[in-house]
Amino acid sequence: MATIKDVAKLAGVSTGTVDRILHKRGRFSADTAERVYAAVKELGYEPNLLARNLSISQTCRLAVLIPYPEQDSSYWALPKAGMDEALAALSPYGVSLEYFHFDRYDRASCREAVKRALEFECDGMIMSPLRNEDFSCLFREKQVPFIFIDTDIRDSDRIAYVGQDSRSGGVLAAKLMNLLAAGREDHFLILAPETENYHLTERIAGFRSGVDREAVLLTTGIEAFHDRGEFYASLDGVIHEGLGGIYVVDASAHYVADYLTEKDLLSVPLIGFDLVDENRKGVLSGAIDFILTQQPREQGFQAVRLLYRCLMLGENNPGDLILASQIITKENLPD
Amino acid sequence: MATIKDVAKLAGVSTGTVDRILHKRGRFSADTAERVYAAVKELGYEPNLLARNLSISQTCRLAVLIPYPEQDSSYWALPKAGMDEALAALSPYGVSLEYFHFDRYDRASCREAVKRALEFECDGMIMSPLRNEDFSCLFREKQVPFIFIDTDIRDSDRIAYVGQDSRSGGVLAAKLMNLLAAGREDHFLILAPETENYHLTERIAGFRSGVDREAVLLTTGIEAFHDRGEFYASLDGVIHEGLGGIYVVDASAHYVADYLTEKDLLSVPLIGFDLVDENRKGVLSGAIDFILTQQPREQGFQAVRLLYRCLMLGENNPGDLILASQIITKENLPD
DNA sequence: GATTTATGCGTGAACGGTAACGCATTAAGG
DNA sequence: CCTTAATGCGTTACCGTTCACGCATAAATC
Repeated sequence: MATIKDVAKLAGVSTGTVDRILHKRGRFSADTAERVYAAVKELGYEPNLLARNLSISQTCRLAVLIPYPEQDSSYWALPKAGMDEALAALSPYGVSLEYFHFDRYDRASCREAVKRALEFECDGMIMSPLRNEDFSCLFREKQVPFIFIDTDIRDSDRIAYVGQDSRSGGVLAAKLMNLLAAGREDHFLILAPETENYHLTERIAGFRSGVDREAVLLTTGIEAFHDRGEFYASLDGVIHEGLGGIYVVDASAHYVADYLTEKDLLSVPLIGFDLVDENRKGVLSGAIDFILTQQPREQGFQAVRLLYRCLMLGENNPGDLILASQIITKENLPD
Repeated sequence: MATIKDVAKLAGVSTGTVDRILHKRGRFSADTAERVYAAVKELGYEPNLLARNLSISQTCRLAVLIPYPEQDSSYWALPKAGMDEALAALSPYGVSLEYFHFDRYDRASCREAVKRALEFECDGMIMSPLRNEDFSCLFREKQVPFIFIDTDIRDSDRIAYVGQDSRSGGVLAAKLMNLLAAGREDHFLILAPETENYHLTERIAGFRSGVDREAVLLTTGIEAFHDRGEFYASLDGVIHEGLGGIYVVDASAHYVADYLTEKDLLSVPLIGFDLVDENRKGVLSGAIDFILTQQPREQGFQAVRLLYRCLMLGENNPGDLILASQIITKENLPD
């Protein structure tokens, strides 16, 4: 491996000059630059990243702006786990993460988190811009590279988006539902929370495009009720033994699983999203037939790696990363 | 972050002494050692890996011993791709891979590859010990740490195994097959190559334990025939319109997919393993309903990472890594 | 008591790259 | 012609660890 000294010797200059030329800083003449570039090319010189990072004592402070891990049935613990895993791998190389959590359903909390993130000095940022209106100031004012995770905003100058293909998730759910419901007569039921959300809309649209029968939408998530009993009551009218199947577009399939268990309706097919702990139990018990995941853990993992590569290794056009849907069922439930 | 200098200062010695004590080399007294350990503990000192690796110019040469990428319908290209990806991430830190490929169905080729690997100087080794008898000499003689991928041998002193849970893969296939065959009358057909193999046996056993009807085993892979026509002829007797479904336990489902396409039998359910290119085409065309994968790419990726962590970062009991089965179908086919 | 051997520890030069600093040389300005 | 500024480049001190070398001091030997 050629070092900067080899380049310097071949170009007939000192290492300092090579360094300045390669970083286009300070002063140098055009023809020495040319000699240096020629030497770099001839020797195939690649800077040693160990030495570089050691020398500049570069630390890569990343700010992460996502909801509280407990929110959405602890969904947000999953990308966080992935980020922590990536951190473990990269911390020897000076990467550190600082989390700024917020309550995604509370405007004040969002603004507060954004405010703190704005004040935090960092080299890069990973966030879920769940509320465009609250976050946009951040990625306009803050002069650091950032990438979006889970939710995208196209017309921002994010350097990348790591997320899911929610429509194909819906189509996949439809395929599985068709299979599960073979021999069942009645229509399908789609359960969705009231909150407007791109992914949920897409999951519904995808499902509708793929099913072999009518699908009735009920937009009342459990959050709309004070207690579980009230929620159960609302289901009484729409869920019955002959139903083709139930499709829950967010992470709250486990509530429905509990309902089906209590009412002895386990034969009704149930498909949900996101492998949070409660859903895992539902899958194990057999109340949930399939859980689709969009690899949130992997999203977190890749987001950190991507940003690290851009900041520390100088990669510049990473491209978006759309992770495929995964099918989880009792037989392939990971530990 | 505390450095070795801080430790030295607090312990009242020089950095050289700290270094010798922490590495238990050279000469030092018991009580200075104690002071140094106390200082390390108090400051929470962790050696800077950048500096360490730079200083010792450590390179981590890994030897990889797997079949030719093209074998088994190009199955082996998948773990290789994962390893190459991990390499890309780790090459800045001095990791290099050297592949030793062999023809897994040819004894001479195996021995030849093992011989070359034995001669190769490396710091660690990743291999698929597909033929215990040919490989055992290697992991007895060679004095480097090694990990097994894809296939395990328990009573070897491998530092880890990265692989699949093939039985649960079979059980999962059974579940999907039951769903696909709802409403179909006839029995299932299991297609397996003649070669004896732990994973294949397990996949069959798992499938048998999960299906809701009889499953007939036909042990003649396409390798047993001179040409495709001959293979097709052998299928003519056993595949027919009313068949419950076909389960191919290795990567050659695409051959069956071609057969079903040609004979206009696309309604017969077909499940296979491994997302090799040809199977991908079969899924896209609709001839293959489900492909199960055991994440071979991920296996390769993780194997390299694991070995790197053990060798360079001094992790010592990594534990085995059993990757879950994944379900691939037309709707979630990754790009 | 002088000489040898053993023991504990400090020193300093790497590893490869970075970046502040400052010395020559040349060009511009009076 | 002298001063001043601008330009190009070399020097040097790091970053945190490793490790060979060698200097003290103490212990063992005669």
